[in-house]
Amino acid sequence: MPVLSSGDCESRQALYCRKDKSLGVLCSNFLRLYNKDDIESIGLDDAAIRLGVERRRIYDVVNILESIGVVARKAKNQYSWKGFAVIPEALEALREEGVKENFTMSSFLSSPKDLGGYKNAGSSEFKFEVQDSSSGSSKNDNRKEKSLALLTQNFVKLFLCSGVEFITLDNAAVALLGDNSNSTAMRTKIRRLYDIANVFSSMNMIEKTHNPETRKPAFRWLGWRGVPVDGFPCPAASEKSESRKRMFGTDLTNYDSKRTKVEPSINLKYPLTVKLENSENSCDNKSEVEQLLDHDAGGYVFGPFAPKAVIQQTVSVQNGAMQNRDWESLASTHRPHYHNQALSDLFVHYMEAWKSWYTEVAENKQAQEVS
DNA sequence: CTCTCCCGCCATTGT
DNA sequence: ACAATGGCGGGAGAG
Repeated sequence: MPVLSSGDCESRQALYCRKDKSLGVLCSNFLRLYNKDDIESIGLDDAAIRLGVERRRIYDVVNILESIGVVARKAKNQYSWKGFAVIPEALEALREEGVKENFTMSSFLSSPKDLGGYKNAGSSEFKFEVQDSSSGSSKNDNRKEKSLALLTQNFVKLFLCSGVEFITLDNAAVALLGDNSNSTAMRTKIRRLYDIANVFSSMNMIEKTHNPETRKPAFRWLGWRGVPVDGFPCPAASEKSESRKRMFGTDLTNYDSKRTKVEPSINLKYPLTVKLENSENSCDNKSEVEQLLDHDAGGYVFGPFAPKAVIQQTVSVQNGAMQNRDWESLASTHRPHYHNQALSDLFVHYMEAWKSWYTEVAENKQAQEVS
């Protein structure tokens, strides 16, 4: 009886690795699984099973993706795949909305150093209630206001509407949460922002860096620049490099093996996870993504804080020379979306930064190959 | 130690 | 009442 004895096929993988279970990795796998032309609808249970995670996690990913328009709720348990193509418009809509709501915060940074050239406009506080007077249902919208989806949208508005280049999560929390918040609420909000940052990072829409000035870790907006076409330098593909460094994506998103818990006797817990999947299929109890990853290592499953090298297009990093025209065309492709000067400038700035680090990555790659 | 942020309890909301 | 959603924050893994 194929009851998934703790780690049969891959007994060597008995270690719990937190990274493998991150929302970012889950998001990547989710995207990889559903980014197909013939995906009519996405069933939550189906997704949970195929990705080997608990249903709860699917809600997280789906809610965030829905905020960007990639998926849309169709009915109970059902979402429809909209695709990446809608991202640009979704972002534009958010930007406009943000501008309208005066999302240009100012009470946002703790020190004027936190931003790159931002003209302080007095001490006007930053508060936006998004008070939509449309519906008369003013009852407990409290829940909705706290939703991950709304937080996600506000987070991107922050990037799109403020002229700030780097945003630290606590700054974001302060800005999005009204000013004077108790530390508990703050902490929770930051936890959520980390969640969001992880999925955005996995999609390469933001990048984790450090604010040049302050040493603080911060995020930089990259925006959507298209689905990475394969040719993706999946770290696991080319070399054996067993370096357990920033590996991402290459692992499936979990399956049992709780973190530290070692249920003394039996573990009747986890009713819905594990089990099925290995009905008659020889012996694997691998989740679908894992199987996918076994071969076909060229996909674009990138996890959180992925190898920023992930970018699309053939990118022949071979001789370290990145053709500028690629960036130029990219720039021209995207520029139209930005109406205001500040954003345009920012964009140019990004391109610069991107180029420089790309060169860096290329060099590392070379050095590594010489090994 | 601080920074991250997974996990899953359980309150809400939907059927 | 039961099922689907999804806040929330404890506390463990990373660095």
